[in-house]
Amino acid sequence: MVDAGKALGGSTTRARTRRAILDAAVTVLSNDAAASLHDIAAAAGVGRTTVHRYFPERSDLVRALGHEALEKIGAATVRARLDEGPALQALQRLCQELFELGDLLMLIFSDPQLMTGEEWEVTSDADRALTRLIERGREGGEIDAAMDPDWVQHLLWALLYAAWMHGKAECVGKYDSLNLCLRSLRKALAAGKAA
Amino acid sequence: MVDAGKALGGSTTRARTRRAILDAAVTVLSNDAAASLHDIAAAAGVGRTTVHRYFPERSDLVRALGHEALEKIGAATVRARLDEGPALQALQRLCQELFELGDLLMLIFSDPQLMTGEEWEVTSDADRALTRLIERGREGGEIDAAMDPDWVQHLLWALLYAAWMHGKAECVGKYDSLNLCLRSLRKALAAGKAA
DNA sequence: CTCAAGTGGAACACATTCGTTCCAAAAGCG
DNA sequence: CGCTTTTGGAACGAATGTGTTCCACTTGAG
Repeated sequence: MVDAGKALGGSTTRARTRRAILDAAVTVLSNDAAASLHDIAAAAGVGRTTVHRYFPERSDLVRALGHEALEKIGAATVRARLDEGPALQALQRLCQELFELGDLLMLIFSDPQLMTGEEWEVTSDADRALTRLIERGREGGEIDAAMDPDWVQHLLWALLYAAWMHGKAECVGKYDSLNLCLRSLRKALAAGKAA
Repeated sequence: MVDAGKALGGSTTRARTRRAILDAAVTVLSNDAAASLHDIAAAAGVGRTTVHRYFPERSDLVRALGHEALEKIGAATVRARLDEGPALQALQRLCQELFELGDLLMLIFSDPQLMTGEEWEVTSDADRALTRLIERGREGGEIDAAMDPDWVQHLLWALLYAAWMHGKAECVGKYDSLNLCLRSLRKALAAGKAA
């Protein structure tokens, strides 16, 4: 209580333990969304009691994971600089950044409950930036005007999912998968005279 | 015991109840893969006891669902006549047929356990037909040679997933979604001089 | 070293689901 | 109509996960 600790987080020890639990949770839950807290604690190399100490209820842990996902998506979006350069290239940069989220990406897909919460209801900066980018691409004639903006978003995420699975299942390098993903995205969205 | 019943299935009454349970299971489990048997029974308008009477253990029900999925995918593949006509058009026919699977499609995605079992290990006729089609398209110059056959399959399923979600979430007609899906698939796979 | 902070394990009550059994009521069929 | 099949509900034991408390142990910072 004497010391507020490092930047709102508590002591360095606490921060590290918290991180270990969150990381383990991502890994374990992305493989099995119904995994028990015992499994998560074990994967984190920590006692189940300790998990409860940091996240009183399971829902608290899930909420924290959702928050983290949202934050990382936001950071990735910033890094992708969606307002700069040709729209299709910006979209590919975003794809690359999001691909780096790894297991967290899978978790978002496999556990819809993760995206439950007021945080996910509101339109985030990242959402707005992406929507703006897509509109820009359509108006600039870079992106096929027949592609509904909502569809483009679904498409983007679905391709990321496919790329991650492809890289995991087959004996394919991560970057081969990513390249196929980017190529597919680019071609699907490209404005062209294709019927 | 006197009568073997209608085609291996038992009495018509039993067949209908079994069907109701399976259908309800698809609907409920596609929304929440961890739903309890009570929920499934309720959705089927049936007592929990009855569910156990048809599927002694939960795993039996899951196995039956997996079997059904496999069968329907097989039937859809047959209907798509993959060996006929231009490869890209055949692929689109397959996409349309699979899209009709509806919630069952989502279930396959959300519950990896569904695809656990020896049935899913072996390469089915449908698998072979699809692989053959993709190879045919690549060799015939219809499909982008840079697209790894495995990737094409991942892409196909991912697009189906995206289309179904897009049709469900937004105020978009099912067929608008399907059309966007088909258009994206066609363009992504098309052989072209695109860099 | 010393003390506070942090941890892990055991034990507990509690809730939920599952799988089972039994029986009376309902529904199908001749 | 009667008989058989099928059903739904109640009740039970077992298993699993959860959330809590308590205490001895380790760790790390001063």
